[in-house]
Amino acid sequence: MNGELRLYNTASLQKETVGERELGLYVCGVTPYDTTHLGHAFTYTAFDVLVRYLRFCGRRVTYVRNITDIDDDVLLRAHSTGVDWKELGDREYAKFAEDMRRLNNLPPEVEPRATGHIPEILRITEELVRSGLAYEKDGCVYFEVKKYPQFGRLCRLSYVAQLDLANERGNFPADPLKRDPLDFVLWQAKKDGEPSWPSPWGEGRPGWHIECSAMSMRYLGDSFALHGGGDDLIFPHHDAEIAQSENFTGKPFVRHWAHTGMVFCGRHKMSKSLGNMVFVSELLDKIPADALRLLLLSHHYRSAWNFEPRELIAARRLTRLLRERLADADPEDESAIEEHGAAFLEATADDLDTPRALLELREMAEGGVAAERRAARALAERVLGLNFDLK
RNA sequence: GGCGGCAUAGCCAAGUGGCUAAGGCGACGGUCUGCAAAACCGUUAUUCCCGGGUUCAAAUCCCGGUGCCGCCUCCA
Repeated sequence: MNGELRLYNTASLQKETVGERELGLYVCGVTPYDTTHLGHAFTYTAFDVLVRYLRFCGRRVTYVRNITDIDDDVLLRAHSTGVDWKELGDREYAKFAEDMRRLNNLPPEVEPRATGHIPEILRITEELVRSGLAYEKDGCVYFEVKKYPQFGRLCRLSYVAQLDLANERGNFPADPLKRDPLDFVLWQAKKDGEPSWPSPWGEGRPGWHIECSAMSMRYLGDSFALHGGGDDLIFPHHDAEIAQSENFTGKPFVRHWAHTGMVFCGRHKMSKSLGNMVFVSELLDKIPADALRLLLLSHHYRSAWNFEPRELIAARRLTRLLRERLADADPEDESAIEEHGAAFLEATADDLDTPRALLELREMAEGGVAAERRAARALAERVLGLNFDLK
């Protein structure tokens, strides 16, 4: 299999060929303090298909997806519910992992936790302080945005625009320790009751962004091919990662950025604060995992979409159709794929166009030729991750 | 204000210069059934937000306009 893949790159706003035979993929994972909703499932299923497709094409992919297990959200939730933060994180992560397993998403090679990489985090922070890009104040360390003119190049927001905006909205930082409202924290001093680790600046804990720089470079090297996540992470998270990493190594951090669109419910972005979430575990109790995957994959990974309950009906029907038509088709027939899989694979190779691929799949399944159905079965299992055996 | 995206039937949506504008949901008609549901068959856009332009030919390309949406230190 040739394995051409043209993937949209947020850094260039264009589809670009991903050509590496061996590559690293880092996807920003969850902060484990609440239940997995459909938006998480959409993002991680998209990257799951990306990984499956690349491997199907004979590429070697090292897939890393982190767990940000120390963070304001976790501590806040732990405090308000009276649960130990570590226990909360473990429990919520276990639920997330179970949802992913039921969805038939492959586990990443590495699922690093922020708390397991404090030495790496400190090393980067120290180096940034040493090189003058970060400064310490009262036990906190900040990245100084002004010292890095390229800051914000992924989101294409100019420094001035960001600053104007911040001032306009009276959104100036509550943090008097910052030299600039846009500076972001690398290390924060311990507050009462919070977990902490020793550092050159005293007891404290990592800031938000830094853990992803530390973990991605630890497992994939200073420069790697692909970095992904939801498009709500472009700014500030991914821009901050670039700033930290490139100033630490002096090398380009990531070649290709891939971002998934947001899932809405009732015309609003699905979010914890609005309470309009559709939970993966609840959906999986109602419909087969294959149906939920088909529902998710019927939307292109980059476009935002609104969840409509009636989509469940269509997804279930397609699932039934595929199962009936492909029940006894041999999924290991390579020649059938060669002969009949071209249109499907072409759609997948074109910026992971799963809606189009699904159309091709349906056509193959409905076709009268047995080899076509074998190709459909093989591609559905191996590229789309459908599991015809699950209930 | 900056950046990005989208406008195609009741709804979701494919389409990236040329056969009769995919498909799905819904609706309606039919077959089946004691009735209903399910399943299956059929019908459902002379037209692609508006105005210009390019072309033998545009939903598709160009210019202008209008409308909607997302992000902008909680966020997949």
